Amino acid sequence: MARQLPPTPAREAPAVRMRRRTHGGLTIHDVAALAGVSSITVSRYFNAPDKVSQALRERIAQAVKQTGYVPSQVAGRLASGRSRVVGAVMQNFSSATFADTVQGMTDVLDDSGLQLLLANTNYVRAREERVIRSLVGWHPSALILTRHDHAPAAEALLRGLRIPIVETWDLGERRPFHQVGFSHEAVGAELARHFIAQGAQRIRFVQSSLPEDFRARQRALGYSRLMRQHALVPDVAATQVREPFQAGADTIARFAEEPASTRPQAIVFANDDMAAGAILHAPAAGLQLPRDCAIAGFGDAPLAAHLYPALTTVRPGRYAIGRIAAELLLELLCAPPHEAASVEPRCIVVPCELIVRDSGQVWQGN
Amino acid sequence: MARQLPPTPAREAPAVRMRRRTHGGLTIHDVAALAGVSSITVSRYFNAPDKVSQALRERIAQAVKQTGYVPSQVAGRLASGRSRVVGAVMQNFSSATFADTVQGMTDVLDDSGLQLLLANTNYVRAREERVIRSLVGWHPSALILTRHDHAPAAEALLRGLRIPIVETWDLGERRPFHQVGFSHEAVGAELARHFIAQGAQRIRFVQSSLPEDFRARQRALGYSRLMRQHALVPDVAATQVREPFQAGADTIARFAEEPASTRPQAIVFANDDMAAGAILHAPAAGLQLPRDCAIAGFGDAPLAAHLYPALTTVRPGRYAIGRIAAELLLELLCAPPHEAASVEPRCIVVPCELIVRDSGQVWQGN
DNA sequence: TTGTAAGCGTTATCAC
DNA sequence: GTGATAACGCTTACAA
Repeated sequence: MARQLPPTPAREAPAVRMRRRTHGGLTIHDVAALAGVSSITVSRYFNAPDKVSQALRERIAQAVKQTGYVPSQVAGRLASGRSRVVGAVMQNFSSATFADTVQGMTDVLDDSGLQLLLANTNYVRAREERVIRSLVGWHPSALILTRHDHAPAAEALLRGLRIPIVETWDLGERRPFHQVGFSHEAVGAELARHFIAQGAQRIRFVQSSLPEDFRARQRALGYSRLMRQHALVPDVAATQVREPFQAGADTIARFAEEPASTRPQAIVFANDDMAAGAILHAPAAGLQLPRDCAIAGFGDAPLAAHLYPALTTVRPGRYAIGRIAAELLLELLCAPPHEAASVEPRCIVVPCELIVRDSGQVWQGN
Repeated sequence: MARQLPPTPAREAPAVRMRRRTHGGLTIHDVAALAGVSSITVSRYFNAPDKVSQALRERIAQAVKQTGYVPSQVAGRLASGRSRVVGAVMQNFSSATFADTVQGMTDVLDDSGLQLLLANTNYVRAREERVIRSLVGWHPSALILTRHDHAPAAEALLRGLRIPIVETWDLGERRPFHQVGFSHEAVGAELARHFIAQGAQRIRFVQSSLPEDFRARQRALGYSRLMRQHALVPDVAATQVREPFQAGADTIARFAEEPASTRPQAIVFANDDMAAGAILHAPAAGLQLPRDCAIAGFGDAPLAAHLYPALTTVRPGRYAIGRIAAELLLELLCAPPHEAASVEPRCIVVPCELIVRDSGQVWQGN
């Protein structure tokens, strides 16, 4: 083999390194060259236009339009350190509930030039950890979470971050992060109270069959607490059916077979879909609601008001939770760093509203 | 003033520039130092572990665990040029339709280490343009869109991108991008055919009041075409009510006041929620369905099967559309660049299924 | 298998 | 108000 080459002194032609293939796009330098200014001026044109003279602004605008240049978020974020990204970890995309919350967040964040990076865990805690880790790699300016019982490693990772973090939908106790939501336990209690106040004594809570529905379990606990406070016996029933409408239908069909003298006077369902299944199927089961049984749900689905009888339910601030969480973050991000860091975790209660409709009427006749 | 300092030659202390405040996090170098390797080895540990010896892998793993280091996506993406980000522009976050499609996309992309960047336009075309522009700044590896009638500037921007782009839900003709979806016009025709085949002659299409529901308008067109093909008179009615359940309820109430001899024998609603509103309200309007009027919807909402009568509808592949779009992109991203660039726009039809249930039965008595 | 050096495209810092 | 320069934290190209 020849091997004749490098006797050349280090300074000479360092072996023509291949230029890295760029992503093919235009850079700020191209625009700057075209406009006849330096690249930093173009940067200012985008980030602080008022620091650029009218004349240059126009020339740059022209060059941008002509080239179709779009600034690289990636490079900008790396250089500036501040990411302008807010990560949100949702438990489930396939539900209107979370969709509304996301809408609330984007409505606020979009107007502030913040990118929302969404991740989904499908209620799997182990996945939550992975997802948080991956979001953290984006150097988010803040994080929004939708539960507070994280895996230990995730919890440790979160506590180590020096960014604002909000946990939503639930209210955790003594959490080191901000909280925006409401007490599901209290909602369960309120629903029980609604029926107890009407004199009902046999009230059942029908649990969702989805093991991941940890918040419905909180509501069941609240229901049970209130029952016991009133010297009544909690009656939490489970269903085996996963599809909520079907679960409600099955529940009411089985209810119809119980002796009228001992069966519940009212049923609180874990959610509106189950309650709707019950109401829709009641006639076929030979029942007339609410005469034969009062019904309540949770969620205030659009359907709830259109059932016969219309469904008594609880309306959570789906949209408000997202919006308020985002606004809180925005406020914290605008605060001077030392203030933001030292701020006490806040707890913002987004109230639920009990929506009383016909289905919630306990039968008073005999 | 003293001003005694710089007689030192250029090499000395170049005016102590303040070190840029980092985002406070650890870098790959910290980990490398701790593990006693070079930073590139740590980089390989994350990106191509099999190129690192077992021994070093363990030392690095140790250092990573000890420090809690998380690689910076931002820096990595900038350096590598390939972003591993897929942008998706949705028209609407607050709907189950959106959620299922996104679920389909994430199920595929997550497994491939691709980040899905979601953006929402709320059906506003001008917003779509802004949103696309902002996504493009992330150098996405690919884009998923949910309409194909973009603003001219957005269209131009998209055509200039050298990345795979998929338009979903609709099938556009002669589009320069890939298509994954189905023909809404054909669905409208199929629903009309379903009733015509049963001998119905007076069939009405009740349009959504939402001006943004451009796909429902496509279905109405298909319905009208088929009506005319069968020498029947298209009857497309509009409703003023925005809330879909209420719109359906109003529609059926008004229908009840029309003379039985001339009113429609069947109604095709723009969506399932409207159809459900009609079915739920029918008894109150003194109607018995489907005897007095057959009903069909679109969407196959979970509720549809649980109505009395159960709703005849069309089931779009909500989840499948997201999944298939993502799989197509993945395939294109894996293909060698020259192939990917030259590939013809593909058109993948995700079939809809007509779900025949009781509500769709045209009354044959007299 | 491991390491060195040179960027990736932008912005912070300092100088004029 | 504008510009030169050096990072930002990582990965590519190339060498050993």
